[in-house]
Amino acid sequence: MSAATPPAPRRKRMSRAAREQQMLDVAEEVFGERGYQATSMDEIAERCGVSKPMLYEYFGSKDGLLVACVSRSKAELLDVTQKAMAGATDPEDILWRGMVAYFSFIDAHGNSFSMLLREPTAASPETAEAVEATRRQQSTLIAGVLTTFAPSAPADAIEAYTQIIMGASERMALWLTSRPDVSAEDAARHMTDFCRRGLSPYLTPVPPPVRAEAPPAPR
Amino acid sequence: MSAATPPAPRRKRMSRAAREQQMLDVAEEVFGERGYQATSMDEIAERCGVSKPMLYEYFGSKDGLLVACVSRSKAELLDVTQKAMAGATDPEDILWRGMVAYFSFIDAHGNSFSMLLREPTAASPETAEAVEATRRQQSTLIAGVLTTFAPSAPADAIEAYTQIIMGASERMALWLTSRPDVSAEDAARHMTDFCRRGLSPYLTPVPPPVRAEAPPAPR
DNA sequence: TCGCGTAACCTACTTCGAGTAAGTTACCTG
DNA sequence: CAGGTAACTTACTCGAAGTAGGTTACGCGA
Repeated sequence: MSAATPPAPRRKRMSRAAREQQMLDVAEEVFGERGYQATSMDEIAERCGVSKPMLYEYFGSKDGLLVACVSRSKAELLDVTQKAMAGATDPEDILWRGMVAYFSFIDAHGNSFSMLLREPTAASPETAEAVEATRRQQSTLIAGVLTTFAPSAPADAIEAYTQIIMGASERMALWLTSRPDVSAEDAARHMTDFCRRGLSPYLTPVPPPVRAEAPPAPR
Repeated sequence: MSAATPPAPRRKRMSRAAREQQMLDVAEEVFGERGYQATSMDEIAERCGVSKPMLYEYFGSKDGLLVACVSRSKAELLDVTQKAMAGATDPEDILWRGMVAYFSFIDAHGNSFSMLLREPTAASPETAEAVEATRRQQSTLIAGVLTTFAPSAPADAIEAYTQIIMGASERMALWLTSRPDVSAEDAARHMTDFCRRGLSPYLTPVPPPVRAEAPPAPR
């Protein structure tokens, strides 16, 4: 009767919260490896050591699972960038800190996150909309920063620049993951340089802080 | 029900080339309406007045059809922007013309194109790669322009700024389609303003050339 | 005008994965 | 230790991707 160890190592039961987190971890990994389309719910379930209906019990659908993954990652990303910017006071510093935090996060998460950056659109329109909503949080953050530091800019310019910065950041993130020789700081520096100048006419004439040197000023 | 047309309107046979174009037209439309995932090959086939195996005969797979759609649109877009920039001589003008052409194209194509902008990642990694390849053409164009007008910029900056401009453009395009009150020129103006300043330290201090009009402007 | 080759086209299937119904087991608590 | 419930399973349905193999219309030379 007592087999040594059953071929299927006995999986413990887990609390709902714990299982959900594990499922999100696994899903993020598998989506990252295979892409959304090519990933089957059966595979995720198997890697969790659980059967498919559990996934549906907790996330409702494949799209739901994807949205949950993206939401979690985006929330984490938002949190990290927000915290990073908290200490800064002048526009340039805030830009720099935010960018470094953003690209470091991406860099650390390998391509699983960059996959999530692109996959969202894979699913139904409602799913895409749900993902856009999380993106909107990020853009709200950026727009807030812009409004604070560039109060003279007209509303439509603020909005447009917010979009520009978001799009540029996402593409830079993708570029970063495809270029192992480029560091997160490199990416952040390019973004900061470009954006600072782009925004220059609107930035509040910052009282010259004790700048040891102008590091990014080439030429 | 229209009395004029018989319930089963006799469909003419068409040459392969003609049918392919029609299929691409229909596919672009349906993908634009429903999104990639929610579109079935049967529906596309039906709207073409043809049965499903024909689609597979000509495009191999659903992914293949999507790639063909995107490739065609991107090629058209590339062509339009390239032609628009041909007449310009100084950086600012080239930027402006390129942007106006780009956003006008998007604007004119409604959301069918903006869908294509986001859908590509929907499918398998190879499909995403194929789409990235068409994107690379566009980035090659931009990088070429940057190299010409900002020869003093280091190679990595050129590459980074290319990504920034592409990402920013795509996101602006998406924003544009969601904001009916914003015109293509508005979008182009914001992009041009931002990018000109962003690139300013590298732009050749070109003395305004007394170029009257662009002679080779092909229209 | 009539064969006749080929390219356009179709019907009828297989396959595979998303999503579900209904039942079973292990844990916690009184 | 009963028994309630939350975690979990097996065994299905259903729909859409993709395919095998046959059928029909058109061009073209005799």
